[in-house]
Amino acid sequence: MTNKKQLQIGDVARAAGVNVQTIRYYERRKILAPAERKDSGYRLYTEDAVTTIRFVKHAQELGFKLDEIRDLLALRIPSTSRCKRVRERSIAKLSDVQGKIKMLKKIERTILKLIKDCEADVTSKECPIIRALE
Amino acid sequence: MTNKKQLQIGDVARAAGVNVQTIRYYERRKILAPAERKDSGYRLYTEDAVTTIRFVKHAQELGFKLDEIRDLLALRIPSTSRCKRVRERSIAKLSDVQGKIKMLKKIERTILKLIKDCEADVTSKECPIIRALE
DNA sequence: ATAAACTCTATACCGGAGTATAGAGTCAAC
DNA sequence: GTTGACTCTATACTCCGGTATAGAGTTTAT
Repeated sequence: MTNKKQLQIGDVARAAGVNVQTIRYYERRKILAPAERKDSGYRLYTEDAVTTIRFVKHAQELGFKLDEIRDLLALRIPSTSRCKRVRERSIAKLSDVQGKIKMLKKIERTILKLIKDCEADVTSKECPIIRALE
Repeated sequence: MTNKKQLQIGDVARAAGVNVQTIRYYERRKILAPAERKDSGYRLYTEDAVTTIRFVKHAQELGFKLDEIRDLLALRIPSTSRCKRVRERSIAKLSDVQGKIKMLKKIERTILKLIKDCEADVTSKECPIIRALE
């Protein structure tokens, strides 16, 4: 029972911090479902669109590309396919995500160590930041 | 006291799983320092180059772009600038990294919940995967 | 001493993810 | 009833991160 207020494309763009062409582009790329239209042909959205776009933007910062994000978003809808399928897809995506977390934590630990070493004023010849990831 | 074996660009490319043009491109983008050359002009590398390139590739999967990766790599070298500078830069990068971890964990939790709900055979109308990130 | 496999620079091209522009229609407000 | 801010489609352009190609030189193996 969320907001049913109708937004036009410009409102959505402003709220989500992207521009209108991007929203139309996302529609072409199947990131956003084709919007309702009024008689004039103007697209009509709800707040959900804003939420989705924000999600997309965050996911991109984490290195997901649009097609992967489409897959992530598809997890929302149990749709025609039954729970089993959703579960399978979810588990696949989950291990992507967990892999990324693992790599970021390695980087995090390395940077932390770097900072600590620096504090200890150890003039380490070999700062190990790279060795962190292979 | 790592390996001092000299590698040519093709060896590095093969070992790191990229192609040679990419390596030259990274040199232009200041990701890799200009390599030693033999008299012929052929570039000569050590294993370090392979390690660096692998790091770059992993960092890209995590959504860092080349210029950010250049910054991350720069943390290796206390260089001319003294520890204080390194420390500052490290701390800035650290919070980037921690922010990314936080977002990925939200996604992780959401997917986990999704899977659990699915197991419980709850025909939830509103799968909450998007709400996870704004 | 020649072929095969490598390297060099320079330049052009590609796919992903937008961003900008043109030309036309719509809507609200005066 | 016209002005200004919006929207529409279609098409072209941009930036990033490579990839491919051309034309020339080098190295190794026979």
